[in-house]
Amino acid sequence: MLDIQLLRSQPETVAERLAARGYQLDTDAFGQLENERKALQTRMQELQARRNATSKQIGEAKRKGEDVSAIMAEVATLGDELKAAEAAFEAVQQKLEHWLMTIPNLPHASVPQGKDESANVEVRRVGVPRSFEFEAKDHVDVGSPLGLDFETGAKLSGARFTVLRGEIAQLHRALAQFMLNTHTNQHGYTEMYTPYIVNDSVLFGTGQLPKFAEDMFKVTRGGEEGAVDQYLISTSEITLTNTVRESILKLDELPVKMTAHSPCFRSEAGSYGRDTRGMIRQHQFDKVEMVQVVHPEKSYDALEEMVGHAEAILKALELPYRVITLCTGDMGFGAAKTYDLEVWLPAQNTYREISSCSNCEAFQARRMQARFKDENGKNQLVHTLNGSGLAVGRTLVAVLENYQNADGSVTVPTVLRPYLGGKEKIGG
RNA sequence: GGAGAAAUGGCCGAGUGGUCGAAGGCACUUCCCUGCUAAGGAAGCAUACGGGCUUAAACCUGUAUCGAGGGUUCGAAUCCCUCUUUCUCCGCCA
Repeated sequence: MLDIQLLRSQPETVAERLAARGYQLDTDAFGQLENERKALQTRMQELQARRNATSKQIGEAKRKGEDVSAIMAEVATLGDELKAAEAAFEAVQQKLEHWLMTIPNLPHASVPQGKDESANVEVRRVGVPRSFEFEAKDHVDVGSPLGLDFETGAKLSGARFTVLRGEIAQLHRALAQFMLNTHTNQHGYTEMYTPYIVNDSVLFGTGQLPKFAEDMFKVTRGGEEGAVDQYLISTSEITLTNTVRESILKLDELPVKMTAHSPCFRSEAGSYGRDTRGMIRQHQFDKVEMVQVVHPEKSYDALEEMVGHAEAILKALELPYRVITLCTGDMGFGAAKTYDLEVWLPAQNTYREISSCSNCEAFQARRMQARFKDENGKNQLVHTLNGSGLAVGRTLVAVLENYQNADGSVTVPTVLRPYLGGKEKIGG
């Protein structure tokens, strides 16, 4: 959510910056709504003030034993008037609020301008794609004989669900373990375990709602239709970030650094036909997530640091990758700046997204009312960052493809061997 | 799932219809006094939003907030209803 003060004081500047990301801000509609709000609020508050004053008078008169019927008659109609005024104000306020909730974050000045992914800027490439002395297979062909089972997944749950069996399931688990251990032992994150089902209010906090309900899986309790709306998390960014919602942190509690391994559930509405082969795009996948809650002045340093943390995993796994800065038009709803990490997939002969690290500045904090007491004892909104470190399913894909051997086996990356009882390769 | 109890400011804790944004204590901040491994005194000390003033802040002023939402009333922390959460006991379960 944007700062409404900023919107009020410089609507044109805000509109310009939003235009850079392809969002058209209707400043006229906002101005009109604001005027309406102001008028209604003033009227409501006047009536409230009158009510409070008279009520006080009645109290005093009664205590002195005076007759109050005259004053009572005077305020007889006040109640209805007030109720109407309050309702009118409430309605505008809600309209304003809802509208505000649908506006994306302002891009940071350092973000390249552009309207889609073609304008993203590559920052660096790390590692050299291996040259194969045989024709590289994709992860489906490599993995299927080793226990990557799409048919059973589909039988159980439909398309975009996968069953992992045996060594490949172990490799998948090893990846998650390795990531989690690295972030906790070397990068200073606290390991967390959080709910996979959340109330809709937390989704407003991180920005999935109200705009992106169609990307989520909604759940119902048995026999209990229609109570509170609950959803399966699409990333543990949701739960990790919302741990600080509606709280006022102490200065020395910052930065809060959290990591969690969780499944992520995405309906993938609107991506029919894309990445239908293999486990690149699934309704359910695992991810190790990093979240930082930081002092506003430190958030951009934290973003660079976090990208480094994600890169450390790819480096340790010796997977070639590149880092790109998303342009204004390609960023997610709540992000002010985003770096994507893309891993090399030999069979596709291209780099594919495996991590996304964003600084949301105060956008989520404002929605969540997450604040800290600053140096002067004032409450200030925190900045929040999130990044994948990494998407486990896609990392598995990358390992299968990059580490495949001619005989059909897959070499286990050195750092993962301890997690697999020292095994040097699987299959073959 | 059944029965009962509770939810007040950073913390503890008073407050069952009127002058309560809320006594008192602790913590914290500033000042004063004294001076020694500390004590005493004074004042201040919630958040959000609106309006005024302002470059801005400070400040002034109004409104809302005592778990959440609704209701009764001229007036609700206080009465009524619903919900949430916590605790205790029983049942069930991983």
